[in-house]
Parts: sequence; C-alpha cells; structure tokens
Amino acid sequence: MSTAREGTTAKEAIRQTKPFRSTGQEAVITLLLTAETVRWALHAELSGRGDLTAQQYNVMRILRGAGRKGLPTLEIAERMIERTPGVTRLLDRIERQGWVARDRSTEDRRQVICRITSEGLALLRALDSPIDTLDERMVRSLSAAERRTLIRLLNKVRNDAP
Amino acid sequence: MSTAREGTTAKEAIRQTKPFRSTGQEAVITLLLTAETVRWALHAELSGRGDLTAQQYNVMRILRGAGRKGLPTLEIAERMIERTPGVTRLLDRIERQGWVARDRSTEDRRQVICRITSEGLALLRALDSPIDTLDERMVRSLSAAERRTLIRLLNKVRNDAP
DNA sequence: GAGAATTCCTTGACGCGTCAACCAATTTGG
DNA sequence: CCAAATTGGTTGACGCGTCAAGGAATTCTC
Repeated sequence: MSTAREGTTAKEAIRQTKPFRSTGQEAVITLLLTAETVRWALHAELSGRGDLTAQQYNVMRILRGAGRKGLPTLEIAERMIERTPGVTRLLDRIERQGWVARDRSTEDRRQVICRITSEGLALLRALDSPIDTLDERMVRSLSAAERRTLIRLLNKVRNDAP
Repeated sequence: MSTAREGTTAKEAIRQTKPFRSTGQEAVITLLLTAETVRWALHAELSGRGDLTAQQYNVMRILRGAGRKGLPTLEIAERMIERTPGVTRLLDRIERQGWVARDRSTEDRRQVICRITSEGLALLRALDSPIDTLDERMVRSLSAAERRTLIRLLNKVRNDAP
C-alpha cells in the first residue's frame, strides 16, 4: 500500500469501485490498513535511530519493565504483541548485539532467564522520547474523548474475536 | 500474545502494571493488539479451508476484482494491505498452485500481467461466505453506529500518520 | 537516434511469523 | 520411586516483509 497513506478511506486506499459488502468487512479492512500504517511509522522511526526492529524494541521494553530479575523466555512471548517461537531467535539477535543477556535459571533449569543489559537500557532511554512523540502524533487528530472511544471499541473487537 | 484474546484491555493483555504513558500510547498499542487478533482469526479461518495464506487471499481478491484483463504486478502491490517486492514471490507461489497466470504484456513488455484462473475463482467462491461471516463475527458486539464510529476514527488515525 | 534517465519488475540477504518435531528438566501418579 | 505426562525452550522448513542492487524495456533529451 505504498500510496495508502495519502487516501482518505480504506475504499480509496484499496482503489475499490464496489462498496464493501458489509460494515463488518469495512471495519476489518480499515483496521488492518490502519495498523499497517502505524506499524510502518514505528518501523521508520526505529530504523532511523539505533538499529532495532519494532519487535526487538518491544521485547526490550518488556525486559526493562521486568527489571533486574529478568524474565524467562516464554514469559516474554506471552507479553508480546506477536506470537511465540520466533522469540528464541529474536533474543538470539538482540543478545548478539549485547542488549540482553540470558542465563539458565538455577531453580528450574528448564528456564532461560533474559535480562536487559545496561547498553540495552541506554538504547531504550534514547528512544523513549521520540517514540512517545510518535505515539502522540499518530492520534493527534483525535480528541481525548475520541481516543477513549477508539480504545473502547477496539477492545470490544479484540474481546469477541475468538 | 497467546493469551491476549482472553484479556479485556491492552493493559491486561500485556500484563503491564504501570498505566500507559499517554492515551496516544494506549491507542497505538491497543490498535496493534487488535489488528493482531483479527489477523490471527483470518489466518485460522483460511488455513482450515483450502491452503491460502491471508496475503495470498488478499491478492486473489484483488485479481478477481480486476476481472479478465488482469493487473500488472505493481498495480497489485499498490492495492495490497502489505508492501511491495514480496509480491513477486507471493505471485510465484500462487502461480505454482495454478490459481493465477502471468504473461508479459505485449504493449509494454516490461509489465507482467496477472490474472486469476478459473481454479482460483472457484477457490475464492468457496471462501467468500465463511470470510463474510468471520468479518461479521469480528465486530458482532458493535452496533451499527459504533461500527461507523470505529471506521471513522481509524481513518483519521490513518490519515495523520505521515 | 544514441545515451541517460525512468519504469517495472526480480533477486539476494536477512528479520520475523507459523507449524511441527524434538530435547531436557520437572512434575505426577500408581 | 520410576515410568508417563507436562513444561520450557530450541530447531528446521517455509511464507512473507524489508532494503539494496540489478536487468530489461521504454521514454526523454539533446
């Protein structure tokens, strides 16, 4: 959707002449298009500074939140926006960069505990404010009430997806 | 986010104890989580029947819309929810399955025209109604007014992402 | 018209997602 | 306790995304 960000409605972005078959369909397609746009903006912001991908950034934030004691691999996976077993390889790469460290737990030797390093923390610190700004810019045209509404409606969708 | 679909708010899904730093951040994260949930449902539905991925399905729908005359590769890319050069390889795979055919255009021999085959059309026909049902189920808890609101707010976000 | 620029793809390298299969620890149950 | 099940994580195969680089037509420019 190279040009989608210039359009107004999903219909235009998709260049579809036929209307959507239902509001459900329109909502779903608009949701996916919008998420893609946001994902893209994040990607652009992150690859400018440092060399983190969005998912790596995500993992690092989770680990920062976990503090000194760190988290076992699967705990991280559970908290991520994306899904599991890629997490192992994701961590491999971040570890190679020196931003996280992994150790096998001593209490339960099946677990691998992941911790963010001080280099990792420094990197995040540099990213915090640009990303906050970006988040804000994404929704700059929505009033406070509209933001709350959007969040509420999205949560409703999320909760009846199963 | 193996367990995210059971939660209620993004905050719970993410198991974050700290509140979001801004409603902008909450909106962005909720949006990404929700899109992921929807993407997942689609994936599940599609891999049950036939053996299409969501992106392949997307391309086939675009080609069906284009009709007999087909579309050049980059035109497809422009209409997709995702981004370009993977499209070539995506088409490679669908072509291997016999669902699309490609020919070099005679007027402009740089272009490769893609057309859906009758097998492709048959496959889509079988998928149409289950997917319509799915789209509907995704938003079943939203009233008609709420759907319109959601669509409107998402479009606002999409249009000020640049 | 011959070269330069542009357009339309395609390819290679690599990050990430999915699934299925697989160890190694740990727990459970007879 | 010891075998069987469960849990935590890793690996292989493969689909798709990104970027950067390149080849083949076509168009532009002088």
